[in-house]
Amino acid sequence: MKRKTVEEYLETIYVLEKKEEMAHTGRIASMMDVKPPSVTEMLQKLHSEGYVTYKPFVGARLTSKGRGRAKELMNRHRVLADFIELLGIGKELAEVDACEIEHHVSPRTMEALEKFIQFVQWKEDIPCWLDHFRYFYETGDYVECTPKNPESCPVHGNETRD
Amino acid sequence: MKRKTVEEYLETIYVLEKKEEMAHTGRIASMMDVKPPSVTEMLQKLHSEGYVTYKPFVGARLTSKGRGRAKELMNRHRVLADFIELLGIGKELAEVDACEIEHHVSPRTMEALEKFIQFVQWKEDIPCWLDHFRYFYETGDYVECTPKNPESCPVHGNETRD
DNA sequence: ATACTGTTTTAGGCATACCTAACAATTAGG
DNA sequence: CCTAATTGTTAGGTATGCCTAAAACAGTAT
Repeated sequence: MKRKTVEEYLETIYVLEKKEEMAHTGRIASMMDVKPPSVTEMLQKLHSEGYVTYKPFVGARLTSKGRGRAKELMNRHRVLADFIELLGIGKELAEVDACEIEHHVSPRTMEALEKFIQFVQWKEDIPCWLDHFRYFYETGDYVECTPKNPESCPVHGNETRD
Repeated sequence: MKRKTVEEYLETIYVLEKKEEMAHTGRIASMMDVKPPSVTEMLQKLHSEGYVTYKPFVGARLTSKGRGRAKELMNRHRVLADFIELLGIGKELAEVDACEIEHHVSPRTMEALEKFIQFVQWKEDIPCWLDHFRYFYETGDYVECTPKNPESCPVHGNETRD
């Protein structure tokens, strides 16, 4: 398996804390597919850095500093996963992929991505061109759907959308 | 600074080899902003794994295996950097960002991204909606540019494009 | 040929995240 | 209350990539 970062631990703790009041070593370990000793070690580290309060044999909770950081990270994750889904990738893989890259994308690019998603979702329905992209992705065919021939568009047919 | 991966070394060697016939320790080190001993160590590793031929005090060259891998990686890099630029991020940051994430994106997502770029570049000119996205990115305003009111579009004005 | 200069490698260490095995605390049953 | 099962922690070790300082080599100049 792959190496986890401090950030991924924070996110996991965040999620767990919501469901179960406190994040326990074993739960973190199984969620992250890591052995308990690794978790203990990380918890000690996060504690010493002020991200969580940690009581041995009891569990950990995020401090406000830790919670803030975790929320930031969750947001990045959301934006990336949504974007990847938009490209036509299934939810599962989109989530995994978001996880892999979320800690590496620069803030400026994240911003642009977020705006892009907002832009795509501007119209209540999915924009015409995104349908065309998906059609292209599936079939490999570029098709026109301009003002001149809206009804002959193989993607949109007679819907006369847009 | 940040930790480099085996892959980044391969890419650097690939680039260097094109320009200078052979990749020398010092050149790799300065390009990657790493000290020479780290390079020597990595070169030994890459050699033992069959990615490069390495002669101490002389330099390294990619084997065909190494070259293949490097090309794959360069392609990923290209796709990602192009896409990020498409979002309106400057070339420099786009390159850096691509570098950071290229080793973490799944093949399926890479594929989708590649298709997306092809799709965007389908029309000789940048598509209308991408202009609209950039306008939105800059100003925060969503504007319509439908068949009904093409000439009143603040983005495209009277160009009557698309 | 020899000593000087610059590059490269070796030696010895650090940081980070991970693991297994052995030990300690907690909780649940009897 | 006290053992037994469960859960968690410590100890000791691995794998990667990075560094500094010191030794080894290659090329050049006298």
